[in-house]
Formats: sequence, structure tokens, C-alpha cells
Amino acid sequence: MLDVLGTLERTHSCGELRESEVGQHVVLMGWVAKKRDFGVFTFIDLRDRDGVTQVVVSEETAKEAHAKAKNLRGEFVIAVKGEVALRDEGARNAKLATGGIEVKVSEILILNDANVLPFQLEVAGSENLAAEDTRLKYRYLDLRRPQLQHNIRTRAKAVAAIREYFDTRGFIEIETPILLKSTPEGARDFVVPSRIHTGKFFALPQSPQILKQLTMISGFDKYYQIARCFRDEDLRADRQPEFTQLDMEMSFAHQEMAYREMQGMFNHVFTKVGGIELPAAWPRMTHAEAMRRYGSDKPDLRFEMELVDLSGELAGTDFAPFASVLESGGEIKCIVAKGKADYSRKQLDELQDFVKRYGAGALAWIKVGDETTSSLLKVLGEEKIGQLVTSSGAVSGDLVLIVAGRKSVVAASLGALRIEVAKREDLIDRTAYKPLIVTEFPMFEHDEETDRYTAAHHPFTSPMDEDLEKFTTAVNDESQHHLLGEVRAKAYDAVINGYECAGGSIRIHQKDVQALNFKAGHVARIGADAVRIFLDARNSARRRTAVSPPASNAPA
RNA sequence: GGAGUCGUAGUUCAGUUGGUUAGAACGCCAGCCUGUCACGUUGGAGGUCGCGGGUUCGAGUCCCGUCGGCUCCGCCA
Repeated sequence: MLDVLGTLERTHSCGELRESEVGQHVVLMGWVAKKRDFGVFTFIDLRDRDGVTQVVVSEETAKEAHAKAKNLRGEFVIAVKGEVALRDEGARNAKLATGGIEVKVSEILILNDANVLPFQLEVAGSENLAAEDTRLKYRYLDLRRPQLQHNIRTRAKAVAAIREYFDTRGFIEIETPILLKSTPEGARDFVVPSRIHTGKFFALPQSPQILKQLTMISGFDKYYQIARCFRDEDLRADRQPEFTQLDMEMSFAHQEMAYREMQGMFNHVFTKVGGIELPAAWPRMTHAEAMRRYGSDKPDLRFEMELVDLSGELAGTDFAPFASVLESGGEIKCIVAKGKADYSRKQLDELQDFVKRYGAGALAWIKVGDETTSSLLKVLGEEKIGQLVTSSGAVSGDLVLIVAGRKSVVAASLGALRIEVAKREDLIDRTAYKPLIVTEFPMFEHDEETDRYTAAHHPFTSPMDEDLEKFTTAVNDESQHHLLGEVRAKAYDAVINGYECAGGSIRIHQKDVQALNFKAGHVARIGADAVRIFLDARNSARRRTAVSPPASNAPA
């Protein structure tokens, strides 16, 4: 029979007692994290969301409680009454915030017992932790772990900080519907059958895209929402089908204003949540530069190892694979792994397999040293290898890793390899936060398979004013269609440590430009009906709207 | 949709060339223990080796199929 709690109240959490409370009579409640039985007395680590306190039950001073303690097992829920006592000099535990004291127990109430756990909550070393599917099955147990408690609380703090920021900046929090007509976005819709309209379905929002634009047309001027979003796409380690993002939009805005709010919000949240100071003005980089230097539109700036172009050096080469790559408009680039000339054949093979996943045909290498060796030595000759080493900036002891191919393949494979090598060699400063705004995303992406241009963003994204003429020509003159690939958009991302943590764009506010954009291929793809409500609404009240749509939760 | 990889005790894993009774650590159970905090110590329980089929005198191990997990590519405008 379990004990009755009655009207007994906690006096402290398990994380707050210190030397200053010594002598006080206290009541703690929580979960038995650990029991250490010494026969005549028993130590119990009592845990709640605030921390752990050691309580000690002695047979000598509390016979009944001591007998009860004998029966305690992991994760029993108990209440203890007792007196805070200073620990002896040698018996303190620096690892616990409460380690200077312990509670001498006079009475124990067993509020609930517990079955043997299906997995251990606390184990030495994360590699011994049960697999995630096991932990998810018993999510309520997993969530007791201090690490997850911390994550959940961090999230709560972040959300509070977001509301705090936008409220003071004059943004209005507005909820939008979850059960909707499908709106044109990129992902697959989750779908809910309707009871009333048999055979028809609601779509769940992939983001509140259209709805927030309507709030601008309605005159709310500045909107934000902590919005649930649903996308029925395949999962990844850091991707879920159902997630939360900060969604915001403002009227009469240009890009600088959007950057300002984006930076301001992140800086506020990082300060509030982690005490982390990000630069007031984040560094910026164009999309083209990011791709060129890092092979990624979300570069991780915590380490160097930039991509170096060797195409010029290799122009006119006899080596057929390289020659054909350059001839067909591809490129040859490399990264330099500092001091890694000692990589084994096996390691290089692994890296080659790695880049092949991104479409690279092979991974060439040069080991720089007193006796420079290379997979290309026979085909290029010693002199050319020496020139490549010089161009790459490698010095003795370094390893040069080279990929040749289509530009997109070279960027994807070397961009990923850069991160892979950094991880393997532990080159990443885990305490650093390196934010970046990536600007001037392209309006269209070139599909190399079909030789077609498809929208890189949503169909309301404005082209850059400087590229408007080019855009007009490209759309109206069939023979100039390829110019679409050169048109840049007023679209941007916020990147921190290689994670895309926000993105957005300035909306088209001119009717004729919008028409051009649809003509460029959007409407055919998404269907005019899908955006009819938006177009109708906009015609009744044209405003210039600027946007920063999906700002997903920053990785903390 | 595709590729790789892993399924062995409650958990994390090892298991040789196919060969007797499948092991370790942690956890669990029982005893002992006056200062532990990864307590110690003695003893014990715990296994349909994911599932199905095949090869073999003999399969955790080899082959085929199947199911599941994880990671990645595609996808996520």
C-alpha cells in the first residue's frame, strides 16, 4: 500500500538547497535516481526537474524510514522530511550543485512505486544510451533525463523570448487555421478527410504562407506566429514531418528592414536563452560567393578549409576526364586538409565513397611533402602537380582533395567533404556561434537533366531591381530563356554554424512583375486556381509586402 | 523512389575457419557492508541469436527471401 500525500507540501526543489539552508527542516519530493545501500544507512539521490539532492537515511536515527528505504527502487516517487546537514569536508560532491549538503531523513512517504525500467535513464557515455526508437516508445521516461528536461526548457525560453521581442517591436501575434485548402508550396501536403464534404480533403499548412500575406492585405502591417507546419516528406536526422517555425511578415519593407528584424530576434533569443552575444550586424555573403567558397548556401564558418578553383590551372590538360569536364562547362576544385598528408589509402577510399554519394566520379588527391605523391602523378606529371599544390595554397604535410565535374556536383561534394573532414579531424569549435546572412539567392534553378529553369523560391518572390530588365527579356524572348539562370531574387537565408535557421524574401508588389513571374512558369506548375484568392485579394488592396517566412527553431 | 549499414540478455555490445553448455559491461534479484555519490563485495536469475526457408553431419556465423531500426541521396519551392 502506497502512502498518502495528504496536505504535505514541498519546501524546496531538489536543486536549490545550499550550505545556507543547513539546519532547516525541509520536505523534498521527487524520483529515486539512485540508491546506495550501506546496511545501517542508505543514500538516495533524489531527482526532480531542478536537480539532484542526496538524502541519507540512518537506521540509528530513523528506524522506520530506514526500513522503508530498503524497499526503494529506481524511479519510485517519494517525499522525504528531514534536516539539511553540512557534509563533512571529504564527503562533498563537487559534481552536484547541492553537493555541499545532504538531507538527514526522518520520514519517507512512498507516493508511487515503479517497474524495472526498459532502459537506463542515466548511463556513462552517450554511446551506451538506448537507441532512439526504444526511448521514443517510453518517451515519458526519456523526458525525465536531465538533458531532455533541459532541451524542453530551452525551447520554452526561446519561445518566450521570441514573443517578447516581437511584441516590443510592434508585431501582432495572429493564429491562422490548420484545416485548409491546399496552397501552392513545395512539399507534399498532409491531408485530412472531410466528414461533411465526402471524398474531399483538407490540407494541413506547410507554412502559413498565403494566410500571412492576407494579413498584410488586411492591414495588420506586422504579423508573427509560432506556427505548426506539416510537410509529408521523407525524414532526416534533423527533420520531422511536423514542426514549429516562427513565421513573420511585414508591410512596406525592404531587405534591410527584414535583416534587421531577423538579426534582432535571433540576437535577443540567443542572449536570453544562452547568454550568447551574437554580432549586432551579422556578416553577409551573396549566394554566389557562398557557393564558390564553401560549396554550400549555408556555410559553416566555424572553420576555414575553403574551396579553391583549379580549373584555370588545368585548362588545356591532356587528362581526358578533366578535359571533358572543363569542355562541358564544369569545373575542378579542391580543398586542403591541413596536416593530413598521412591519410591512409583506406581513409582516402572512404572519402572517395563519401563524395560519390553527391555524384562525384572520383576523388583525386595530392599528399604534399618532401616526396609529394598523388593519384594524378602519372597523368599530370610532377611539374603540374607542383603547380596545383601552389595554387591550392597547400604546404608540406597537407592533403589536397580534388573533385572534377558539373558545377553543382563539385559544390555539393566538396561542400559536404569539407564538413566531413572537419568532423573527422575535430576542427569545429563547438563553443562558437557564427551567424551569416546569405543574400541574392537565384530566382530560378537550372535542372541539368531536363535543361529547364524552375522556381527556386515561391512565386511571389521579387527579382532584384538590378535584374528586372534581364528578367523581362528572359521571359518574353524565348531565345534568351537561359538568362533566367542569372536573375537574382530578393531572397535571403539566415545561417548559423551551417544550419539554415531562417529564410525569406521580399514580395513582388507590382502586378506586371507578378504576371511575368507566372509567365516564367510558375502558374503552369501550381495552377492558377490555387493562388486565385490571393490574387483577388491583392487586386483589392495593393500593398508592398516584405517577408521573412520560415524561421525554424534555431539549433541551440 | 534509391544506396549503405545494423538486428545476439532489459540496455549497450563482443562472438574466431561453420563445431561441445552463446559471452562481457551496465541493469535486475538475494545476502553482507558506518560515508557513498560510476559505492564495494559474494552469489543468482535472465537468450526463439528479428522472422521464414535453404546448404550442411552440424548454422548466431554461409546462401535466398522477408520485416524492422539507423544514416545518407532523391525529396523538403
